[in-house]
Amino acid sequence: MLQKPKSVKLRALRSPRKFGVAGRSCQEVLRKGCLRFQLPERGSRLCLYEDGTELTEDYFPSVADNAELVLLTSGQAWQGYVSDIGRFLSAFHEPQVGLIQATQQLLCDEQAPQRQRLLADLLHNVSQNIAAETRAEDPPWFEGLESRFQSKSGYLRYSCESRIRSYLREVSSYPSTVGAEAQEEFLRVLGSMCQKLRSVQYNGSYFDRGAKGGGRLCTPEGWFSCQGPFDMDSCLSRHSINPYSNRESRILFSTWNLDHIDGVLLCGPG
DNA sequence: GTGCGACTCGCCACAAGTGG
DNA sequence: CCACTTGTGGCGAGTCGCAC
Repeated sequence: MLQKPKSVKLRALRSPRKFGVAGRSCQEVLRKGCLRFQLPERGSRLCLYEDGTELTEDYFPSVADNAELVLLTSGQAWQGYVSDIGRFLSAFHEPQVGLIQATQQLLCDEQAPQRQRLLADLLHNVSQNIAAETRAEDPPWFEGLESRFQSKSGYLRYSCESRIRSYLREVSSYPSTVGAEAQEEFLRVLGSMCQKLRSVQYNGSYFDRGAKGGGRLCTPEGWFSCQGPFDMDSCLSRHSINPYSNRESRILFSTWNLDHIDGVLLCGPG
């Protein structure tokens, strides 16, 4: 038992409010906390906000003064910052107007460049119109594109076809650079490749989120994930992009490369 | 090591050509 | 006429070689 009471900041899992509580033992803080948050003492416990470490009477004396604690009732769990990040991310399942407004407000008041950048990136990510498909639903997305493109899927399908046709055109200019003995074989392979690509509409479905599962490289919502360099199994940086979300992402997507016969996507040029 | 220009690459928009 | 295909020029980013 401590001589001097220890002060801690206490919050309950589902409460946005924090209270200062002082106690000479873990049990005392728990009792006061349960009283404050109107929670049952039986089955409840305390843990560190920081990393979720559960408090015991032995550990209690080494807890820093003014440490932030979380009061958990039976069945509840807390994993530290990770839990807060998880709750934060869950807000992105359905970006709400409130979230965008709150971010804009924070950005207005923010002076630190690093936090400005984080908020601007956040705003960029929540201000997207992924579900919209037609020009009427999302006019900014189509800014700068020819009027004949009326749907996002249609444009991206065209974009993919166009890329693959340009690869083919480039290869078609190579016969003069190979030796005479290999030219006949080169032209035969090229002809076969040309025919095959034409029969599958130059694999335009790769970029079309409306295409059947096996035919596209994205999710039904339009998310593409970098599949890493040719000599690796995956992208270590876990890059992803949704060119359907907004105009900036559509333009940025053009710097992603299409590689390999299987249509592997690589982030960034080169 | 740095700065600079030339070059390459991959994409885009646009215009012209082609076929139904 | 319209949709699709092909060719071209321009742009931005990256790379290379060279001089200092």
